[in-house]
Amino acid sequence: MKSLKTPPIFCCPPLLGGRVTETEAASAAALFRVLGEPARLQLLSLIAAQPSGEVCACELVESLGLSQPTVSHHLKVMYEAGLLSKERRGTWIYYRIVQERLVSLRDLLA
Amino acid sequence: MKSLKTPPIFCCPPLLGGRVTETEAASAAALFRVLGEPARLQLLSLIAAQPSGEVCACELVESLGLSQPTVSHHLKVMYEAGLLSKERRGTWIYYRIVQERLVSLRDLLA
DNA sequence: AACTCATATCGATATATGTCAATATAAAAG
DNA sequence: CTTTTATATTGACATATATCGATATGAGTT
Repeated sequence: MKSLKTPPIFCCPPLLGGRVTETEAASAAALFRVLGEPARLQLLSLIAAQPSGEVCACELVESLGLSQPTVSHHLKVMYEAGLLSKERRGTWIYYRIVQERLVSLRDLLA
Repeated sequence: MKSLKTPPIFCCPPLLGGRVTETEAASAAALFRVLGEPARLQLLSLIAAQPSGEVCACELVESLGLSQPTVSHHLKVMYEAGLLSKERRGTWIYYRIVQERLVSLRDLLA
C-alpha cells in the first residue's frame, strides 16, 4: 500500500536564467500540468479556504459538480505531485495543501 | 491578420485564499497548461538565456530536436497565452518573454 | 516575374487524460 | 459477520493536443 504521508519534495531548478535540461523541463512541466486543470484549481482553492487548512474528501465531492471517482482521481494526481498531503482519521481522509511545494513552484518562475 | 504586438495582459485573481469561480479556475488552468509542456519550458529557457532577451524563431528550431511546424505551434500557443511577444524584422521573427505575465502567474500561487 | 529563406497553417495520427458507472477496498458500528 | 459509509480502483469512452509531412504565406533578392 501507498503511504498516507506526504511524498518527498524534490525541488526544482530555476526555469529562466540558463538553459534547462530535458529532464528538468519534463519534471517542471509535469507539475504545471497538474495545475492545468480547472477542477484541480477549484479543489485547491476549496482546501485553502478552510480555516483549519484541511478538508475531508467527502466535502470536496459535495462542493464540486463532479462525481466521487473524478474528485478522487484529481486528489490522487495532486497528492502524487506533492501538492497535497492526506491523513486518515477514522473513515475520513483529510487533505491539506503542501505549502512548500507551491513555494518551490513559484520559485520556478522567478 | 493577427497583430504582431503583445496581447493584452488580463490578470489573475489569487488562487488560494478564497474560493475561486469556475471562470477564474478555467483561465488560470489554461495558463498553467501552457507551461505544462516540456518543449515549451525549454523554449522559454532558451529565450531567457539570451543576453539580448530575444531569439529568432529559426534559432529555436535548430536548438530543439523538434520540427519547424511543432516549434511554430508551441510559440503560437505561448504567444496567445500572453507569455511571449514577437516582432518581425525582415524575414525573421524575434520572440521575447513577457515578464509581467510570468509575474502575474507567480502571484497566482501566493 | 521567379527564386530563396523564414514562418505559419493544414490534415492526419497517436497519445494522454478527464469523466463516469460499476466495483472494490477500508473502517467503523451494530 | 453483516451493514453502512467513505474512499479508491477499474474499464470504457470522449476529447484534447503534441507531433509530423506537406503545403501555404510572407519578405527579401535578383
